[in-house]
Amino acid sequence: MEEKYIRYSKILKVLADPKRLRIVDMLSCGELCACRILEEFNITQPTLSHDMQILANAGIVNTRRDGKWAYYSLNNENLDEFYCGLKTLTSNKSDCICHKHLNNKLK
Amino acid sequence: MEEKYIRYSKILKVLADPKRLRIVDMLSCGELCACRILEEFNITQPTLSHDMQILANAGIVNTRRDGKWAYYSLNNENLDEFYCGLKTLTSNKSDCICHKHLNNKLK
DNA sequence: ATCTCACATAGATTTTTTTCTATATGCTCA
DNA sequence: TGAGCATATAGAAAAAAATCTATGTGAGAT
Repeated sequence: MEEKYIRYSKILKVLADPKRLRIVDMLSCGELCACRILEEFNITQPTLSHDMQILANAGIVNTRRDGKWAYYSLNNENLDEFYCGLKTLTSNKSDCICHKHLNNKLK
Repeated sequence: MEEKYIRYSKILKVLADPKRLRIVDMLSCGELCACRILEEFNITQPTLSHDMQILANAGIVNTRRDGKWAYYSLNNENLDEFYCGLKTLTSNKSDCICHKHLNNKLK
C-alpha cells in the first residue's frame, strides 16, 4: 500500500470520532484550556487527555503548557495541507479546487 | 453530541482505511468493476465486497449492477458536500475556501 | 514543606473493526 | 437445465480502539 494512503488514513482515523471532531470545532475559533474542553463532554479527564494526545500526535493540534494548565490550538497549516491533499487524492486530478486556489495565490 | 459531528465522523471513519482511501482514489477518474479493483489488493473477494458496501452505505460510492458484474463510481456530489462541510466545521468560520469557491461560481 | 489542583500515565475491560473461510445468490452461456 | 463465474452474506477469530479506575507528576499556594 502506498505510503500516502496510510498517512492520510491515520489523520482521518483521528478525526473519525464525534468528540474529537467537536474538539476541533471548538478549537477552530482559538486556543482553549483542557479544563474548558472537558466541561463540554461527559467523559473522564483521562479520556480527554488521551484524545488530546491522539490529536496532537496526528499534528492536528498544538499543545502549550502554562504552569499546571494545558492549552490546545489547531495546527491550521497541517489541517489545510491535509484537506487539500485529501481533496486532491480523491478528486479527478487536474480539476482540483486546491490547485485552483494555489494558482490564484501564485498570480 | 450534536448530530453533525456524528454524521461527519461516520464518513470519516469509512475513509479512514488505507485500502478504502485507495479505492476512492482509483474511482476518482471513473467507474470501475469490482474485479478490477480486487486485482490491486491483497485481500479476499468478500473483504472487498464488504468494503464496497461500507463505502456505498456512506454515500461515497454509487453501485451499478450489470449482469454478474458490479460497477462502482464516486458519488461526487456527496463527497464535495462532505469536504466542504468538514472544512467549514473545522475552520475559523467566514473564511472558508469552500465559500470562496461557491461565490466564484455564482458570479 | 506539604497540600491541592490540573493533567498525564498505566492497566484493564468492553466495544468496534477487520478480515478470514464457508456458503449462498443470481446471471450467463453451452 | 446445469455448469461456471462474479459477487454477496454469514459467522467466527483476531486486532484495534475507546474509556474506565487507580495512581503518578509537577506547579503553585499556604
